[in-house]
Amino acid sequence: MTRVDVSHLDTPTLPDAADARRRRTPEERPAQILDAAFHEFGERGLAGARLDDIARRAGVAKGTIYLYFPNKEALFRAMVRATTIAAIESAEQLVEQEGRESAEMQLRRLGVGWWTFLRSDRFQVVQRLVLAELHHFPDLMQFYADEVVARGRRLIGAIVERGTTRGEFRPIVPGTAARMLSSLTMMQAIWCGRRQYFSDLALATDDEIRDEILEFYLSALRPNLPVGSTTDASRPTP
Amino acid sequence: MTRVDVSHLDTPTLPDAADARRRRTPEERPAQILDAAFHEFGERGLAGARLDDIARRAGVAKGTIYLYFPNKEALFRAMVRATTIAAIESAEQLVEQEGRESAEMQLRRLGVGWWTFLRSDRFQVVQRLVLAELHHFPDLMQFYADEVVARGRRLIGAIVERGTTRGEFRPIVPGTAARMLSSLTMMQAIWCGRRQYFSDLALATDDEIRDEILEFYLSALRPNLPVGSTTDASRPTP
DNA sequence: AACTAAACTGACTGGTCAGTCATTAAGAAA
DNA sequence: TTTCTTAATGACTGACCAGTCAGTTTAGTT
Repeated sequence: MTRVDVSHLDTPTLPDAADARRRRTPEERPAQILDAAFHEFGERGLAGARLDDIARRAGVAKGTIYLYFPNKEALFRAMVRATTIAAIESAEQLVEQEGRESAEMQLRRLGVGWWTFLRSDRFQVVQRLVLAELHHFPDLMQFYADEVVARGRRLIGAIVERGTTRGEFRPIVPGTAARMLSSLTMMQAIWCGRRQYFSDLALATDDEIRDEILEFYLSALRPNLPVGSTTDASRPTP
Repeated sequence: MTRVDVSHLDTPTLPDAADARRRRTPEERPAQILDAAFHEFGERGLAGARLDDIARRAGVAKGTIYLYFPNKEALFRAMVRATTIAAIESAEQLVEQEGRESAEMQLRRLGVGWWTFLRSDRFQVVQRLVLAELHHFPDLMQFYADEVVARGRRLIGAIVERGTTRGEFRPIVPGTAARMLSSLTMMQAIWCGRRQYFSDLALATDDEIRDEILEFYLSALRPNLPVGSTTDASRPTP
């Protein structure tokens, strides 16, 4: 059975320039299919989604899917990887840091970008799939843990460490501090995606919740005895 | 078609004393079936679980399930409600509060019980189902939001408020403070359930992580200027 | 012991859906 | 124009599984 190479599909948004194979329509069937898969799997889960629906959404016959992916599970896996990678890339653009700022300022900037990422459709779907289905796909789970959770924590941890050495923040294990911020933001981002069910969240805007989290977090990091601190005047009143 | 009343199944652990109907084996078929359903749905999700497997696990023929539940979806719904209720009840026993303690002490005690609850199998499964499947069951989602999330937050909020008026804690909106603690604990409890994938969590014990969270949280609540505070000597060194 | 009512069983059915493959269509090359 | 290669199609198949129901078992009643 002849079947095209699919190993490059991890980043389906990049058209495969080296491949001069002929194709009838647009140019990137795999990306079309993965996008449709994203929506259907995201809505119904692995077992619940139907390949007929994915095909229809992609504007393609069911058989075409099997030219690019050996089976449903492989399509699911490719979709998770592709979506995760796309999400990371979009996140990276959002968290660009300025060179010489206070750690607090860096944290605020990171917080804003990270929050925007967490509230994006892409992340919300990935998150749901991770918690719901990646049980059965340890390699994908590890991939997500390394590339999303651990990566995010490294960014935060580095800033916290710098803040500690600068005397802005109290002494704290950077990894722990990072875990605290990521759990605060991730969980509340998930809840915000289910706003309707939580009366208190329904009233607040996304940005207000994000700022509440940041202020709360910073108040836990600031030294309890603000004697010789450097950038202490910037603290807002709660 | 005659079919027994199922409306009382929300709390399947309580045998129905009023009902003197004859049954062959133990006495509580519904609870058997719901327990099997908990395991199968918890592992595979609504679409992925098979009624044959649930029946086999319950030690019952498939037809028997249909004597107690009209269809698969109804069984799923009953299972979610029953599990949630059972989880709440077990949680309530864990968070009994002493009358006259400092707010900090109350918070620590609540934190220990709440954490034990969050790390239980029951909660972990409910949590997964909520995030994965309750999309399609708004009423169950609301039930969970009210009875688990909001209820937990009310408990926390009341303690925080007392701590603020006693001068132990800095001024903070109780609802917000409660949301912070519940997001910290819930997210990290979920991660602990996936220990293997997170190198930093793999090293620590459950209790250590719980204590890290509590210390971090308390440090965010304590007044920044510890002038006339009452119970300040108890703060441990990080 | 005979009867009855209700609990229980599991083979069966019909619909659904992942995966297949013979056929068609679209270029490219000659 | 004809030929050749390969992308694409969608009707088809076979496995699977939710839901059914005619028959069986149990236990209470007379």
